[in-house]
Amino acid sequence: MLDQSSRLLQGLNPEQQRAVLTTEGPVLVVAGPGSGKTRVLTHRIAYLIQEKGVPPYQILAVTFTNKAAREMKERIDRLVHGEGTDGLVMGTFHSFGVRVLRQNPGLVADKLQLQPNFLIYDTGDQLESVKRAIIALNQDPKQVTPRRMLSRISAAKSVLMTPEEMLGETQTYDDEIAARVYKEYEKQLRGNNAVDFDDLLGLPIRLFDQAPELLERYQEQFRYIMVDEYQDTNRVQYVLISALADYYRNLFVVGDPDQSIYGWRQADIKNILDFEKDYPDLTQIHLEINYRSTQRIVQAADRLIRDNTQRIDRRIRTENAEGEPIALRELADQNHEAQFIVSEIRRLISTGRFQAEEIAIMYRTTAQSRVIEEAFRVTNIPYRIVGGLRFYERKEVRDVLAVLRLLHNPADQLSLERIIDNLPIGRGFGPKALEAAVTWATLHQRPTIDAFLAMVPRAIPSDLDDIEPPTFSNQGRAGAERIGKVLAGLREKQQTSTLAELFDAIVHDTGYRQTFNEGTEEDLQRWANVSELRSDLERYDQVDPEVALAQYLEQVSLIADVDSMEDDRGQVTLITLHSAKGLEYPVVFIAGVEENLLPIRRAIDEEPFDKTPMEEERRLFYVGVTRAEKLLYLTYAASRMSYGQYSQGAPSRFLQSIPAETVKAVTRQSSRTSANGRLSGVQKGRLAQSVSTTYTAAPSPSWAEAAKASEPAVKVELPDYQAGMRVFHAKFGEGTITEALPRRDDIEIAVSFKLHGDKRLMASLAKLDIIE
DNA sequence: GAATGCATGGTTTTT
DNA sequence: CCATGCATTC
Repeated sequence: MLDQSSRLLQGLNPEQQRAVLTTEGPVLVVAGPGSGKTRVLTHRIAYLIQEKGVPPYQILAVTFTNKAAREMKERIDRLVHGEGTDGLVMGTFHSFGVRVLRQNPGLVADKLQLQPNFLIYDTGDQLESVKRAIIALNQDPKQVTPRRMLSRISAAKSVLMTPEEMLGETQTYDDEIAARVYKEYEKQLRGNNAVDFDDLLGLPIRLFDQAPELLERYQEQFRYIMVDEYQDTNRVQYVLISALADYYRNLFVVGDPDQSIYGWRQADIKNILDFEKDYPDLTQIHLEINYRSTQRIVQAADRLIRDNTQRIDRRIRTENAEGEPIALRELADQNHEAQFIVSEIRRLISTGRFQAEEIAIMYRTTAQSRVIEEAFRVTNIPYRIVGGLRFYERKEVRDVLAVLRLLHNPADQLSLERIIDNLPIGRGFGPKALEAAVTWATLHQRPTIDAFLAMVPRAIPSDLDDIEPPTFSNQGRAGAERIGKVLAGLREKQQTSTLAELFDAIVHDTGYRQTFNEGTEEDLQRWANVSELRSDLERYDQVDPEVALAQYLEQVSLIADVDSMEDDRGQVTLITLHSAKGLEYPVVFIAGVEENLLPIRRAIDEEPFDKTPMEEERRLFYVGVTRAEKLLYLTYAASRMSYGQYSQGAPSRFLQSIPAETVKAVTRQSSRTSANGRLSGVQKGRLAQSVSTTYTAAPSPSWAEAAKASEPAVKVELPDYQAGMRVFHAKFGEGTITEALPRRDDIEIAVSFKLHGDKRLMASLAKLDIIE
């Protein structure tokens, strides 16, 4: 029954072929790491186009990053050679959401009250807006922190919950504050003609609700829909995609529950289970053969992940060579760790065995990259850092962007205030004067920018002519006139110049350029960053001036770090474990495989109440391990500087899962003296001498010791929990028990919480009250 | 209204 | 340790 003749099936195993050929109906592919899922996706799309004659515009493929989309498109182009992939819709959920909103400006204005020039607020803008919302509600941003509120708002949005619905479900005072902040935040966003990341998914759904004929149009267009990294989709994404697929039902999703690492962003593995429920007629395909890594790496990864309890029992295997043992290395502190990694890399490169671009260093927190970078700096090995302080989040870049954004969307008060606060033209124009401007704007129902524009003579008549300009104090008026004049000038320039010329005018007329004249190293770097913006903008000179700015700003909002990762030859990659998802390297170093780092401290703290975060940490480590093709190094430090203080570290509990026969461990035996197997305190300054190492064949017994220490010590009398009972948890609120498993001295309980989803808890620690 | 100095607390991870 | 935010001072 299989069409074996197709060139597109060559080199694929039977299961992969089945995934390519099952073009009709719902398909769920569970694909282990390195099992060739990208291959399947690209071949499948090529097959649809070439063999089945499907026009590319009828295909929608959603990927996790724009980079993945770009690469996949290139591969498909090569596969269909010349046939053309024009019209193929490929990108992230967010870019698809924007696309829908941008393609229907009339409906968006009519149904969502959003003007076509709306901006996409990034995390920084969001935090600022949330902070303002908190202040507007007379709350103290120090107690009600913007960060926490934003994450609650985002969580609500990712299950399509409106502020009103949230207000209706409040259980605590804090819930109520959160709901009210959410409402005020939304008001601000709409007032500034702006949307946030979550809106890019939620608003299209609301639009489809209010304009069903629009949804029908998309449903008819997208005859084949594919979703990659399905395990990391959240509720809104699922709703969006299943709405689109509802007509043809040709929905093909690929994912690996074991690689779900975005739970904190509301990604929900339940989407996989729901998929089976919503499409009972689905075809399920399992890809379990790993083509990427050596046997030792695959074996270690398999054992590692099997210690998670919240998972479907699966196994990954490989027919690859056994390979070299995984190198496990204990170092005295983070500097030694970095030194070791860098000198090991130097060795790998100088022996000619590997090229720099075949090597990656991965870590849990971005902060870890700094020490490693320092170690690289004194070598001549080229490196690049993915993530960390993002380019577009640098203050000097945002300052200039604020002007561009304001010019594009005059309603954006946030950018206007940013300009006044940070650029020289705003000097002398303080809170008092701003208040006068805002009051005037509110009174006349105009954007605040008009308060400034009203202060300067106009060449062409405008509706501002009929309005009395705002009144300021003497100093305020001087400031307002200055600001108004510059902004009016830039607006004119915007009509007649290229973006690069507009950039020049901005940095000159606002006086921003002059602020970099100190000549310090730092100033030079900051100005270099600003200048990089200019070369960015130059690339838009060919674009239709009408839309160039809009396109540019959108690109800035949706770009991710990995997206701008160029395939530069000859550089070692430094990357977070999260960003490394989907990538692969011949040589991988994972640094900081320690308690409190991997797993992160927070997951350890939460573990007694909720094992979910800990299991996600383990998956994250699993993702890292499975990025490696040939060589894998795991390092940890006996002592690590954090918050300006050295503290003792312990090897990660996850290392206990890794079978001894796959590992060659190098421990600092000389520093392990205490009886309980913990690392002895190593004094600062004497570290260098203590690195004398001993080779041992097996992991140190200290790990087993450490594990024992985490057993609960106190015996507690427990209520008789049964499935079906309604319970209350201090943090998660109300829920229903779905499962109660007797454990030694305890009961493991699965609860489906109304607001926080499914959790597995230990009864002795969770303090669940039964609701009668 | 701006510059300086002190206190505070924060690091998970990102479209 | 660092960055940020606030208070004090001019």
